Amino acid sequence: MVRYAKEHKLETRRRIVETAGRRLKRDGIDGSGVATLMADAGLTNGAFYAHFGSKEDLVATTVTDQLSGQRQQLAAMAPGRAGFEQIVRSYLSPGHRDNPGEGCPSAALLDEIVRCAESTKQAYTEGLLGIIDDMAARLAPEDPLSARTATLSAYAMMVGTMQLSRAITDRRLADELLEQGIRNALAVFDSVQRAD
Amino acid sequence: MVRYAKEHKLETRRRIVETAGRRLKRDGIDGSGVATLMADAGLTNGAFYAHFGSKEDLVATTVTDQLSGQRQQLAAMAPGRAGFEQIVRSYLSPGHRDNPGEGCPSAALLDEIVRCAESTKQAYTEGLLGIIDDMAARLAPEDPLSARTATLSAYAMMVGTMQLSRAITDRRLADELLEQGIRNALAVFDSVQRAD
DNA sequence: TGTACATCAGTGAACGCGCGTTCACTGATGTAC
DNA sequence: TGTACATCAGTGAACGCGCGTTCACTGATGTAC
Repeated sequence: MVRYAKEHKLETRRRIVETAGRRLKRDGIDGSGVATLMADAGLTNGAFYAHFGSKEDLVATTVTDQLSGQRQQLAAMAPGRAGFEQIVRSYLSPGHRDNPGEGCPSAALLDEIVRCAESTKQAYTEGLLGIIDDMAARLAPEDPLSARTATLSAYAMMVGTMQLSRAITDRRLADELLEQGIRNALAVFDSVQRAD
Repeated sequence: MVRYAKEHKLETRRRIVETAGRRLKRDGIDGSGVATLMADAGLTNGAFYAHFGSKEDLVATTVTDQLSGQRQQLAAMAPGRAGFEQIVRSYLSPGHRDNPGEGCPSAALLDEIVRCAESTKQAYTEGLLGIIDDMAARLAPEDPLSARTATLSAYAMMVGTMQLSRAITDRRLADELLEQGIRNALAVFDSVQRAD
């Protein structure tokens, strides 16, 4: 005797994870309490544990979900240098800087993730490598493995640039930093292409 | 009628800030409670407010202190490419990665600082620019202003690389990322020198 | 078509705990005489 | 040299609060007959 369509609970879970994505990236992990987070999702605190074993469990799930979202977003890029440049410009944009809640999970959460449980770091690593391998395959289709480290390094550079640009109170300097970051990222692309 | 030497209280304050530096970098801002932090410094919680107006006040003070420490450390570098390479290799080393408490405050705290009060971000910005201007003056003595953005960008890259290297559970990949980061940083140095 | 019922997603009060902060106090200090 | 004293750095209990988590419950659901 099934009471609800089986999709019902999954849909609620999906809504919690989506809401958590925004909240965690905006307010941080420690800054996002279970009760207010559930309220954001239109539920009460008690329902949380019908969906997740613990807050840490939600964090790991959300990290995975966010990185998979970022992966899909990057997968939509056009091939070649033009596509890469488009991604870089969109990533290192003032719009991204000013809206962490809608942006890159790495830029928003990386050093909080470092302090999380091993399982969460594992989830992060797997999600990250999904993105990196995807991009490496697009940047150097004939030898993605050798492009992997270069791609990872470019990702690290973009993440650090975004974080620093968010921390700096001097708006003009923050803008300049983003522009310099774009130039550096394109230089990395060219060096990867040259290495082929 | 002076009860204690005037240095006494300042010395205690200095000890708190030094202890806080290690604690904040290791456990994060939200992960470092006032009571345990004071216990680390050999004091009880109540004494805290004889030295600081609030936890936020301590955080801003500690951030400033940490960045000034990093600045002094970098100021000790030998001139030229060799000195720069030494700094980069020391920064992007497994030792630094595995000991956040003794390392770079930016790598450990950057995205928590982004969510702090404006005054803390201001303290961070000022401390950071002290470092950047110092380094830019050493990298391009005849035109430090034009090297400023490039230096800031290189710093961002190193910070992002360190964070990512700490988050990745695959040790081998984390090591490779550090090495790639060293190569990229040296490439930035060479491009700054070429631009002179 | 109407009613009794089993299911189970979600409710909301309560738990112990550690947080940042306050405050009445203690007791070691160096001075005054 | 010895004693009374003012200072004030530091103590430690207490505050209200929000945290993550638990649990007895409610009530909408679709089914069975």
